[in-house]
Amino acid sequence: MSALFDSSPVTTRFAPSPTGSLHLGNARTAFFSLLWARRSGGRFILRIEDTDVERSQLRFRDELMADLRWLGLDWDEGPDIGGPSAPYSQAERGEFYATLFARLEADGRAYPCYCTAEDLELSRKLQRMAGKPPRYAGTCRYLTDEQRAEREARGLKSSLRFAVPSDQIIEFVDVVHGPQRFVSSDIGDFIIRRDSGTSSFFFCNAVDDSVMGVTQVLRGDDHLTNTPRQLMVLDALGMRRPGYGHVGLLVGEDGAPLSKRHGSTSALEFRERGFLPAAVLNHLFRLGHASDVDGWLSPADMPAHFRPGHLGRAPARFDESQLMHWQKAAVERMSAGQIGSWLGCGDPADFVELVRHNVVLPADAVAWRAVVRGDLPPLGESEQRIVASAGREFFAAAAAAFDQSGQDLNLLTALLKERTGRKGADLFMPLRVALTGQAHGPELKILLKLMSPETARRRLKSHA
RNA sequence: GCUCCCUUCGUCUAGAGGCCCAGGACAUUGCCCUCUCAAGGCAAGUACACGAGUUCGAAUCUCGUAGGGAGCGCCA
Repeated sequence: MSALFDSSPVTTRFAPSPTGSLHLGNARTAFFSLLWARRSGGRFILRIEDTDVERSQLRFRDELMADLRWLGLDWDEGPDIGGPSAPYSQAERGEFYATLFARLEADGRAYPCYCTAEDLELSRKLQRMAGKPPRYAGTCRYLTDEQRAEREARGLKSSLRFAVPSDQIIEFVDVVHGPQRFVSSDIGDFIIRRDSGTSSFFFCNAVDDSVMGVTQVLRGDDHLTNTPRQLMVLDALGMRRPGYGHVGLLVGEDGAPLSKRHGSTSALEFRERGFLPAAVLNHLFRLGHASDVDGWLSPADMPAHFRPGHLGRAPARFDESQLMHWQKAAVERMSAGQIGSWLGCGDPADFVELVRHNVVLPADAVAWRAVVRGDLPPLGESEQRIVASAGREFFAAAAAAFDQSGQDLNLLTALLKERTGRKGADLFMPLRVALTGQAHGPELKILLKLMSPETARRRLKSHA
């Protein structure tokens, strides 16, 4: 099986509809598609599926592209950069679809349907009540030319339906699910052109993949049962079939496909919280995909390690604690300068260097800024205990010692050790808590140097 | 309702009949290191949904059952 994935270059694509921002699940399929193309030396296409004029917005298209670029997912052909199959926005491909619709109609493979939304709604309802699958009843399929003419004369609008042949077996090999077999009789005639004249997903998505030279379609599991419809269209048109692979969906805590109610699920939200693209990519790389390396992978190394044969069928649960792990790793790998600009507050270099190991998201830095130049929040319970068990005398001694030692922690602790007899954690912890308000944090020695002497003295005295 | 898909530790996964009384990673807990945290090292616990069958032998094959998901839209 693996030989199947090795040899020739594959062309893949990402075909989002610009009706919202880039979702993590979509980002993952885009990423896998890109990886597969890169790994094989092929091409990756971005196509915008904006035939639904009501819901599509230019703003979303731009956001989508910005999010993709933020993640470092660059395309070889797309609406903004063009390419051999331009245009890459389906709203601009109407003429192409029109010639195909005409062919299908002339061949008797598609027919105009005059049913209204209400008709169809009612029909589906009736079928459901009768315990039958809600499929198009075929009302308009066998209309005579006269009947059609009569309806046109009445000014009725029509959509175009694909005439699904009966008792046809549609087979294909899904790269993740293996051999698939569907019976056409289970599929009702479906709309390929809306009454507005625009193409529907089943149609334009399939023919564009074919004509744009896409060799491997990677998409979510939810499209698996749509595939036979698209295959019938392609076959009817005599167009080349791409390979298909349906990856298990990305789901939330509750096992339901990722959506708004699971908290932040859009790329933009993670970006705004300060997650690093390489961290997100490392996480996504292992969701529904078995990596052959456990450790950190730089994005540049990922294509070589992508294994299409190891794509997951089962849904993968998005778990932020794993993302956090990669985020830590990503922060570790940044230079001090990069961290500085990532934190975005113009922090001095010595501060950045000091806190970098205690920060996984930019929000974590604010507490340390307060330690260095600001006011400490009230102590937590365990911190209070540490202060209490050290006792007032300890802090009185500490304040006195500080007047001698200044911000030299070594000197301060040496003096204190002498005067109180304390050592080790018993000595350091109360100092740390008094000085920083927390039991954990960066190196105390440097922290002490960074705060003003007045601040340090005041903090020590406040517990005396 | 009909059709299709899915089911291995808490989570991501390895596993394509014996190498598996199931391996790794994240998370968790403990220990080491250390003023603390992080990092690093070591260690621990926890999983083949269930039931039949095929086989000398099944996480792996077959059939059922249960649970989850998707599609059946003039949404993609």
